[in-house]
Amino acid sequence: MTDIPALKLKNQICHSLYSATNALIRAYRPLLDQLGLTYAQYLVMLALWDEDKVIIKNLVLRTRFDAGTLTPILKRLESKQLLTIAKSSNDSRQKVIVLTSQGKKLAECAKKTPDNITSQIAMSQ
Amino acid sequence: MTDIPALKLKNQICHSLYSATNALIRAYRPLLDQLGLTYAQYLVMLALWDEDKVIIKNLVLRTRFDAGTLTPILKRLESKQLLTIAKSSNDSRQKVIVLTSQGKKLAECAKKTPDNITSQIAMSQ
DNA sequence: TGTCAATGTTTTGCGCGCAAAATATTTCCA
DNA sequence: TGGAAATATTTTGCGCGCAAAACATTGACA
Repeated sequence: MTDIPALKLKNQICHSLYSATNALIRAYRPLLDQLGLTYAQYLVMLALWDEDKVIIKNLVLRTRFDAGTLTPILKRLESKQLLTIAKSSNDSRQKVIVLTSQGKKLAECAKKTPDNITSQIAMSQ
Repeated sequence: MTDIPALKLKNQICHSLYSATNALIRAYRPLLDQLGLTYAQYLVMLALWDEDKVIIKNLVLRTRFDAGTLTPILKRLESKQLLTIAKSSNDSRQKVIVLTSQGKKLAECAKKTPDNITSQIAMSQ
């Protein structure tokens, strides 16, 4: 076809990064299914296990998720009883995210997940 | 919060890969807008510029896209007049993807894209 | 004090990403 | 030859990912 080197080699880098990420998410899926979480929800929970009682803006910075993406994710985690979303008393524009006891407890189950992944990846490539 | 090392360090690797990929897609967006393509559509076109007149299964292998993802992407590229989708005469289960002249011509415009990205990335981190 | 800009969050709309089920066609083989 | 298994593609349903617009609340300052 079109033998333009720039359209062949260079872009394999972006393609590789892209498919590696998708492969990683697929590898996590069966393990996260046991926790009842999606990959994105898991990343949010990781951030909250590090530190909760934070406003959404804080999570946007730490997770690098878009605010418009985060809102529905937080709602789903709330409906799973893992956290609560409440207006801040200082500034009612802000909303404070607090883990429930159930949300904290899930960290114990999640503890096993990373190791399982490591061995899976070693196996697949 | 929960001071479980496995839930802190290790997962930063998966988070980093995840956000790096998303950042790359965001970096491509303004350049691909000029071509009228999304990132995924661009990856498919790259594969086709390499070799077209192929069946979808071939594209699934080369792009590593899921077949269920590829079908609607190909339809959108068809509606942009960049390619045609036709039943194979040998085996009518298969569909053959062929670039239109417009689709081939787009490779010339795309030629400039990778270099622009490289300089953008160098700038951002 | 009113009003206008800034800040924090949600909504809308579109395009993936993918598992699972559905559909269509071909192959295999009893 | 008939019919089950295999193969290729599409459909369905749900959850992101993100730009842009909408909304709510606060701060600034004339």
